[in-house]
Amino acid sequence: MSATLKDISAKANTSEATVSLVLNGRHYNRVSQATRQKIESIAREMGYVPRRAAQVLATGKTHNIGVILNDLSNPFYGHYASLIQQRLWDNGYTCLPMETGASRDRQRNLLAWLPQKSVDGIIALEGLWDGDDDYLDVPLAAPFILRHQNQGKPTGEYSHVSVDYEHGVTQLVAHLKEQGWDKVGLLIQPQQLPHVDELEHPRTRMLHQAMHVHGLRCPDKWWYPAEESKSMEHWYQQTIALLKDHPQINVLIVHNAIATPAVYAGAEKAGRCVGQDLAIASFDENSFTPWLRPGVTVVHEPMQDIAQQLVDLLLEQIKNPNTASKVIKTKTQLIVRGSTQRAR
Amino acid sequence: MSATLKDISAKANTSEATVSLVLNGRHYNRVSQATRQKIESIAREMGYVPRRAAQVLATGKTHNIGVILNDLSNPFYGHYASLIQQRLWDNGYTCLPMETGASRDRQRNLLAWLPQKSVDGIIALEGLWDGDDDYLDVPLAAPFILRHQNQGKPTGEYSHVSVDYEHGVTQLVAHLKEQGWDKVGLLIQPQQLPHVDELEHPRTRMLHQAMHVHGLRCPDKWWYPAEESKSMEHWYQQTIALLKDHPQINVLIVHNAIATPAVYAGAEKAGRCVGQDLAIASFDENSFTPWLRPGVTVVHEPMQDIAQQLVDLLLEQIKNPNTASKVIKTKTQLIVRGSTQRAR
DNA sequence: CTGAAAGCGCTTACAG
DNA sequence: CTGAAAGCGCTTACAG
Repeated sequence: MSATLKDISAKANTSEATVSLVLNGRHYNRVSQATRQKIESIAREMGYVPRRAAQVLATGKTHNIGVILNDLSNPFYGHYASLIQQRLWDNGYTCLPMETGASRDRQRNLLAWLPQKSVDGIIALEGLWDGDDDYLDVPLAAPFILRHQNQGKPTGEYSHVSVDYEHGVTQLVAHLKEQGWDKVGLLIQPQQLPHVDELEHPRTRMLHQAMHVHGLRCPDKWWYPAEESKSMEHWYQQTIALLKDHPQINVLIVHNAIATPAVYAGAEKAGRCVGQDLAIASFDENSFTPWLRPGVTVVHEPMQDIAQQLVDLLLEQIKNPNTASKVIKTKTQLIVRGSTQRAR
Repeated sequence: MSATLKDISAKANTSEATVSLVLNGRHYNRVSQATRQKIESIAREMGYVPRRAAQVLATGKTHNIGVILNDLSNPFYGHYASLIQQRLWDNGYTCLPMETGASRDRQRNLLAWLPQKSVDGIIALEGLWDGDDDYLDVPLAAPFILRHQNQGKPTGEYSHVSVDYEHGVTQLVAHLKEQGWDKVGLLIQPQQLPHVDELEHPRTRMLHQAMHVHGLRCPDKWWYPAEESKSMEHWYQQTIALLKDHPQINVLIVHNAIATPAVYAGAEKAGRCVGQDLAIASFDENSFTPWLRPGVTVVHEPMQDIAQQLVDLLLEQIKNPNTASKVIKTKTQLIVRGSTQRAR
């Protein structure tokens, strides 16, 4: 429909090659001012728009990046998607978000599909699998960066940005103890791993370790699982059950702050009063955590930094495929709010 | 790097054309069983993956759809993105979400950029402009569908899915009146329109009309603006200000349920008790509206239906470019929760 | 400083 | 039932 290089070159009495050079700004001292200006003005007046597909075919670069995440309707991933797409856009790349719905199979499929979707690189926000190492099974058709939550594992063969829960979690546990909350119930999001203990999420592991160090009580029986974030009802029910079954508990740590409104409601239903006889803490800051009453104490990761590093690392790797894989660690931070402070 | 049609055809002793036909399933009675199976097995063992770019260049179809929305980190849009991408994926299309950040200029830019990004069609979730008609200024390089919130305007030249607020809003106003809430304060999200009254959002207009019919009091002075959803602090402050300035108010209607946690906090700060001496209602269901205490009464649109219709309408138009533009209306619905019910 | 030409990897009439 | 060939719209050595 619209103009092509050939059309322009015809009108400008030059070759397609020259037009291409000018329009891509690769005309150092190669093209004369006169032809250059002529070409530019003709291109403008013809409303020339390059066909991406032709460029992609000729150059082998798509300028597309696949971003694998659980679920765009979850604001945690939505926020990441937003941050990443922003930074990609600023670097001339387009972001293709791919939802896995937290399903392992679907994630595997996506990874296999992505080459067809033609991307120059892949960012995965979540490794669902044990040590994330299953990624290595999949033929990695493109540079790959992972947001990695697994402390203990070695670096592996690909770069990743590692979320270090230790700092924030240690702060949290110290803070709880200092406020006199000492009997911890856990609301856990089960991992979908057949052969791994379902409680073995890095968050859980770090918590467990820190609680041990600080002498907080948290027997295994006080760890209740709850389904993926979609089903708030389940979090509500599990909160009630946990508090009814183990009335000694005076702190609830919730795997994911998305669920806290339901947990607050459950605590109330169970006859508890947050800030008085029950503390609640969680992970991941979001738009409402400051506004629930009382506000939710959370351990949160520096999402903006992480998004930036994921993108930068990936683009660096695309530009220079031979660089060794890198690992960047980022620290989590505790944000204290009313939910863990003893009401005066 | 990986195999091409030529490689396969060489190994199978056939032509590229035949391979292409087989691999695309377009081999009715054109290709013999034998060659077909040979080709398929060779393709499999060579791990053949078609280059999208080459297909796009040859066919002119990208199977990409641009989705224009304000902000992925807002769960309202995130949820839409999720629904739309799901349905697109099921139809073999990829979804390219493009954030405008609610900026008119950026939206305009995006529309201009999209052809370069090579999309087969465009879905816009929000028309920021007066009557959405400015869309017509922009050269529409591809089939286009709009989620349209503007009741009064005529259909325009392109298809859209129209959100009909009338039903839900009428239900809301009747419900409020029945519960004895009669003095309405509005927290409004200003539109970024230079020459249009900033309060003229379709939601506001429908509300105003319905309140008039049912005789609820809501003078213009009780309409306070609040910034875009990002700044919850501002909603908090405006809630306090509105309630302090006009203590007669006994209902607050909030433009967007994302803001309700801050509004609840503001109401508490202003010495009000939701469900006792103040009702709160809002628009758009989300994950926490059922769980705030009391739960938030909302007017909500059938997001799943709308997403589906947006996609289906667009794909239909892509398949058949000559069909006349269509308008589909969808009804909003009231969900009553504690926030508007008189505590017994 | 500029042009002719090959090539990127497919698809699609067309001819047999 | 199958193949040869043109074409999609660019980019990039290469030769002048």
